[in-house]
Amino acid sequence: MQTMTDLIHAPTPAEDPGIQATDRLARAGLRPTRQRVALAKLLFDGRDRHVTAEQLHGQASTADMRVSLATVYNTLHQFTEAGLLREVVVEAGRSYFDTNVSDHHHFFVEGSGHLLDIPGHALEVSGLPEAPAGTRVARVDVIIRLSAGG
Amino acid sequence: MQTMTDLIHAPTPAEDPGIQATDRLARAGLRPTRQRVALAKLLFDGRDRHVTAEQLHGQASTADMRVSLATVYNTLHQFTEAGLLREVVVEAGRSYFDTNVSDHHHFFVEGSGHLLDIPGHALEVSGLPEAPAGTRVARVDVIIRLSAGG
DNA sequence: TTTAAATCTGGATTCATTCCAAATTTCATG
DNA sequence: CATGAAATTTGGAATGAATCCAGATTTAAA
Repeated sequence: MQTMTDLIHAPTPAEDPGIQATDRLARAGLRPTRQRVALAKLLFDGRDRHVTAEQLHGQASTADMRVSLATVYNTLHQFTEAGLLREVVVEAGRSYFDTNVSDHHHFFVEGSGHLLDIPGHALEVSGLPEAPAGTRVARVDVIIRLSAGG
Repeated sequence: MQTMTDLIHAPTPAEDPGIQATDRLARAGLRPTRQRVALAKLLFDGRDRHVTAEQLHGQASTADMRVSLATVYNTLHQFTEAGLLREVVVEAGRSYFDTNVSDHHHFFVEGSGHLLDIPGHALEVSGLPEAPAGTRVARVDVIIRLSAGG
């Protein structure tokens, strides 16, 4: 149970974003290693993010967090398995990881390679066919491909 | 001009499916080279096919058609640009090419890597959001991801 | 502490795809 | 049917994302 003392002394996210990250890992059953905490802090900053492994590795380097590329890959996959991230495939040869794991779809800007969440729940798919025998629907992805030029 | 003699001697599609293939290439403005005709015959056999470059190259080899892998890649891209094929991306690191270029969507069986056209036009997407400023919708892809197990 | 298990790491490796420059083929023209 | 310029094909090298690996380090339970 949460006590008044907890409320007073518990650092707020603004004071120590590491708390959120560590907590998130704990709930997902992942050991809070230095690398995982660092990457979680970068990823779960409140915004909805869509990153590739290379991009995240670059951001970590810039922020002076020493993490190998192999670990970035491992971590992204572990986070995905734990339900903390969602993998989005829109381009051959490149995987994006989305910090928004709620039910939603995407815009993909061809050329720039930008991926955007489609806001709201207006978009709906109707008339879904039955899954072929021996299979079940794991997920329905809608990708609206955009090209430059109004 | 076509003469009676031509008509008598011209092989029908059943006799020589190369005719269809050559014709298709001509309409797309592509020179009917030996390799392109061979690949077109394999691809446009009446069925809806979903092939990777490696698969098509393998099929060509089996059929004793000598075509390099580089040419298979070139050809698949040229056919796609010409509107004869449609590229479908569902897995990072692998591109499928679909001989069905009409407006339709896909089932993707994770694990087996099988891609299936969704039959009919029952499936519809409603509530499409506006394209962000400076962009236009190039295509809307719906992918129903399936996993084994009813 | 101690220690087994989990994790991290650099570097090698894999795999799909693209690039390249030389060789071949196509096809319009003579 | 010859000729030549342009298009195409090709094997092999190069690229780039992602994975694998075995040794070094870190974690956390006892």
